[in-house]
Formats: sequence, C-alpha cells, structure tokens
Amino acid sequence: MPKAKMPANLTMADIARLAGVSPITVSRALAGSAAVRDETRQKIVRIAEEAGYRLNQAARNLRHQRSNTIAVVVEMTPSSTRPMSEPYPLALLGGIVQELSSANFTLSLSTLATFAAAPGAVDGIILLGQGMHNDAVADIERLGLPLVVWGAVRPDSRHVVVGSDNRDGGVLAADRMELLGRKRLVFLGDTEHAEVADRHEGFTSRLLDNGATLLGTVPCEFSFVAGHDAMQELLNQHGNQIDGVFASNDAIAMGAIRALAEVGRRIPRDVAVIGFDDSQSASFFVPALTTVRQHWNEGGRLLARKALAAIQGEHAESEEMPVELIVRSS
Amino acid sequence: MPKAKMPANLTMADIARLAGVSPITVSRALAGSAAVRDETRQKIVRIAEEAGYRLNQAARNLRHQRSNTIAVVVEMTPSSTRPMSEPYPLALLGGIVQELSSANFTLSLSTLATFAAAPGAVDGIILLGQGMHNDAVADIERLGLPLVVWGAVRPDSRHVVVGSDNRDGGVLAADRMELLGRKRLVFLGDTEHAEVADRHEGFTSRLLDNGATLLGTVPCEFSFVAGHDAMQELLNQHGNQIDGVFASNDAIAMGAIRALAEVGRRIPRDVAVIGFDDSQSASFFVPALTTVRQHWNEGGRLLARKALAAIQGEHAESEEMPVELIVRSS
DNA sequence: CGATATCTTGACATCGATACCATAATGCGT
DNA sequence: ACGCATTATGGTATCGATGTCAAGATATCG
Repeated sequence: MPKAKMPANLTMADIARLAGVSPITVSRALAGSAAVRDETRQKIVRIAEEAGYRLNQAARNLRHQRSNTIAVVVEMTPSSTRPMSEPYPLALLGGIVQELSSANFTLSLSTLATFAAAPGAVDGIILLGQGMHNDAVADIERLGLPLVVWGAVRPDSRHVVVGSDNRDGGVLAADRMELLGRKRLVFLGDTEHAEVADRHEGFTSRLLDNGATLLGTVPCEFSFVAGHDAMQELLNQHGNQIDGVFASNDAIAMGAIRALAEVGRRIPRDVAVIGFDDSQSASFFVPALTTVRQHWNEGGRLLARKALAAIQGEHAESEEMPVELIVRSS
Repeated sequence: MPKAKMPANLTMADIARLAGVSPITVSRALAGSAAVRDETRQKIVRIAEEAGYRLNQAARNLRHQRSNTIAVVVEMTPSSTRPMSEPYPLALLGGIVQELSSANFTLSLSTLATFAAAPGAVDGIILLGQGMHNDAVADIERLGLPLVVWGAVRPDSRHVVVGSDNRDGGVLAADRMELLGRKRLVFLGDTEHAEVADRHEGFTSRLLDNGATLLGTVPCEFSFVAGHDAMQELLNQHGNQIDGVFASNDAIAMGAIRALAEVGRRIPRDVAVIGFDDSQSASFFVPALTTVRQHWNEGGRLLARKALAAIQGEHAESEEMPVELIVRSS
C-alpha cells in the first residue's frame, strides 16, 4: 500500500483558492471567528481538512509576537554521569505539561547548558532547581522574560519561586521524632543546597523547642551510597548515641538505614529514620520508609499557572506547597 | 537597585541603525558569515550584545521554513493518576536533549493527548513508547513528518524504531536461570505490550532450548503491587514448584520477591528472580536485584541522531540497543 | 421603497530575518 | 594608469498569517 506522498506545504492562500475565498477568510474560518458565515466556515474547514492543511506556527508567531511556548530549564549537566537522574524533574514536568497544554502552550525542554538557543523563541521560563548555580539564574534573569523558579521560597528572592514548604517538612520530621521519644538526632544533607538548608533549619529549630539535641550534620549528595557513607561517618563520631536520623532525601535515608543495619542497629527500635520526597521505592523498601512527601504534580501545575499568569502581565507571587508526613515503619 | 527596564524588542534593523550598516549585514555578521569584514562583524556583535539584542526565532523559522525543533511525544495520559511515572522517559529525554542541543535543535515536549498544537511547528517527531496505542501512532504517522519511535523493533514496522534488544534480554535471563539450575519458571508481564512480548519470547524460547519449563505467565502492570499480586496468583496455582521468576520490570520483580518472602520462599535459594531495567532502587533493594539493564541515555541519543538524520533527508534504519545482565543477589 | 444597521468578505500592510542579485570598494597584475 | 578579479555591502522581495480598515451584500425598519 503506497503511502500518500507528503504534499508540498499548503498555505492559507492555497486553501483560499480551493474554497474560492480570500486568505483572510480562511484565517478567520479556521480561527473560529464569529465574523464568518457558518456555511462558509464549514466549507473551508472541510477543504482544509481534506487537503491536509497545517497552519504554519512560525508565521503565526511572528505575526502575534508571541510563541505560546514556555522554556523549562532543568538544572543538569548534559554529562552522561548524572543525566537528569533526580526524580523530581519528571513528576514536575508532568504537571507542567498538563497545565500548559490546557492553556494551549507548548513546552520547550532544555538544560542550563543547552539553553542558548531558546530565549528568542519563548514567552517565559520555568527553571527547575535553583540549586547552587546562582550565577546561571542571574543570566536567565537578565533576559527579562517572565521567570518562575522551583526551589526554596525566600521572602527576598527577586523572582517568583514555587517550592515545597521545606521548613515545615523539617518541623514535621522533628515532631515525629519527639513523638517517638528521640532525643539525639542527626541530619544528612548538604545545607549549601537552599531547599536542604530549609529542611535543616525547620528540623533543628523545632528539635530544640522539643528539648532534643542535634548531634551532627553531614553534607551528602542525593544518593544511596552517599547516605550510607555519611551515616558511617556519623556512627564513627557518635557511636550508638544516635537515636534518630533525618535525611534530606529518600535515597540518602535508605543508604543510612543500610549503614545502621551493618553495625547492628535496629530500625526503628534503636534508630528512627525519616526521609524526604516519598519516592516510589520508599514504600517498598525494608523497612518501609517514613518520609516527607512533596506533591510534585501539583507543584508542576502551580509553576505553570504562575508562569502563564506572569506572561499575561498579571502579578504572580511566590508560593509554598504543603508537604505531608507519610508514616511507615522506619 | 532598580532593575533595567526591559527594552522594547530590538530587531536587526535597530542594530543596523546603531552600527550604521544595513540589516542584512547585521544578519550576516551575527550568523558568522565570511562575507563580512572582521572589523565590521566585531563591531556589530558588540553593539548587539550591548543593546541586549535577541534574534526573533519565529521570523527566522518562517524564512527558513524550518523550526529546528523536534517534538518528543510521551505516551502518557495527563491524568494525575499515572503521570509519566515510568522512569524511562526521563532518562531517554536526557539523552535526547544532549544530542539535539549539540545539533542546535530544540525539544518540544508533549503527550499523546496534548500533541494537537505541535505539528505545525516541528521538523520531526520522536515518540516514546509505541505501547498499545497503535491508533495514535497511525495518527502521528499520517502527519508525514520524520518520525522515530522508541519501542519494540520489528522488521515489518513502517517507521524507524529504536529500542533495546528485548528479546536478547529474555535470552540472557533464561541463560542465567539455566546457570542456576532453575527449571520451573514463570514470567510476569503483559505480553500485549510489544516490548514485554519480546522479552517473553526471548525468555521462553531459550528456556525450552535449555530444557526448562515455563509454568505460567501472568499479565501485570509495571508496579510493585501488581507484581506482588501476580506472584501471589502464580503461587496459588503452582505452589512451591516455581524456582525462578522473570519479571518484565524491576518494580514487578520487587513485588514478586515480597510475595515470595511472605510465603517463606527464600531468594535466591528457593526462587531466583530477575528483573528488567536496572532501575535506581534495584541495586539497594534487599536482596539486591539481578536485572537486565537498558542503556537509556544512549538510547535517547540514538533516537535523536536518527531523527536528525531523517530530517536531513538521510535514510535511517531501525536499530536495537544491546542490553546487559547485571548479576546481583536475587 | 429608501435608508440605515448588520453581516460577510476582501485589500493592504506588517511582523523580522534573510536569499538573491546588484553595486560599490578594494586589490592585483601588466 | 587601466581593467579585471575579488571582497564587502545594500536593495528588494519573500516566508505565511492576520489586524485594521473599508467595502459589498443583506436585512430591517419606518
């Protein structure tokens, strides 16, 4: 069965000729303008359909001075060593796509490193993860495009930020520790990372209110092995004094649990461990991980809504998403 | 510190005026054409830089009849129930972004459901997961744009497909079972899914060569609980005869291990379990999961390269990526 | 029936970048 | 010093869709 030849690209003028009307009428008909007689519109739509006409977006964008596109910039190096492996971009992306598409916007995905080409072609920018690359953020800010960032919400930040209430996540973890009667706690995570810093801050400040002690904090990448090693380090320093661990991420928490198990500490009897994110594997890890859940999908949708609002010229404010303590068996 | 006013959008004509040359010269200078005197180019580039000029992509695209954009269509419903949760799109995306950006292409992300607007604005399409929506694939095919699909590679497929050598993955699993002396095996996965069907086919055919028996196959979603339940079902049917399980996915494999543990079967002494994907948690699950690794990042890059080739009018062929058995303790 | 309101349609110009061709400026040889 | 080759620059038209204004067609009213 021979495939139909791909037709040369049709323009509105072609459709106009076929339908015996002017190009403008075609434009209006396809845009659903009320100014076109129903009968005419239907004819035009049918003809366009049959001819396989597809609107040239570039032309429309040029005319409208608007691309209906938002760039989503993911903070990742395009090295193969760490390729967007953090789970969060994906879940956020899902939410963003949902919201953008219902506003008829398109999502252009790039990384900090590959963002070069995009700015001339987008109406706004969503940046996932302000992390530590503040210089890069500054570069993007300088573009003067509507910008919304996922990360740590700070009152003084110069751009709109959407993020989880990391501080409250820390508070929830501290209160859980209190409930379990834990008094000698440690924190695993790199407080150079703004979101982690907030988790740490919430955790420690509430801890002190609760009359517990923070024995130590070890900076730590978001990975199982990093968590494992960091926990070992803490065990070396503090031995069996530790009765509770709050990790800035589930993978770290699981690594810590492994390290604790290796020296014979029982979870949660001897040491309680709380993670962050409620990643997929948290629920079926052994022991099932108690963790602070972030609502990624909703976060993505909120990001997109703020970005769209900013593009419309509406005022958008930073906003924190509530987090939720998921109690399991760690 | 007052932020600089966002300047009205500058055009090449503006830069030309500032530099005392014609717009065409500006165009050439910024494009790095050899026809412009070095001195002139540098002056123009500097002026453009200082003025914060940004090229209008829409205009260029219109002129070039080319958007330098590829649509990546992810097979996911925008429902919040299952939002791009499969891990693979992300790793593939990483590879795709890498390759596209080095070819100066942009990635437009959409879902099957939200793809409506894109076709008029892209030069080619990468479809992730042909899955079961063959009707949707047909729709996209009809657009007549260069199309590359991630999925099961079949000799008869009408479009270019890149995918893992799923059949070989099954063979590797079967050989591993043979090595462990397992003779009564089961398969967990939905063979309606083309890639899973290939894994199943490779597994069972090699199994028979090896003199082992396939006791049963249970269709199963890609999730822990589905794997758990499917395994229970098989245990009900075949009791303790089963000495090996091949799951079409790591989450399923982990669920199966849980179900086996619940009835007191030891892994891997009583039952060997092999998963598929080598997901992040496979390595720190207990027991660490033996699994078939797919090379997502490379796959993404290959997808992008094929798509770019097809856009250049070059001939592209379907291709299978090698897979790798990662032996751990299950 | 004429005039005004309403409905439909079209002509023209425009968004910004750039290919094509033409022209101006420079270099070189004899 | 002249002509030709080469280099550097500009004028004009064009990609396709659509906003603005105007005009033609039809309906409605007294």
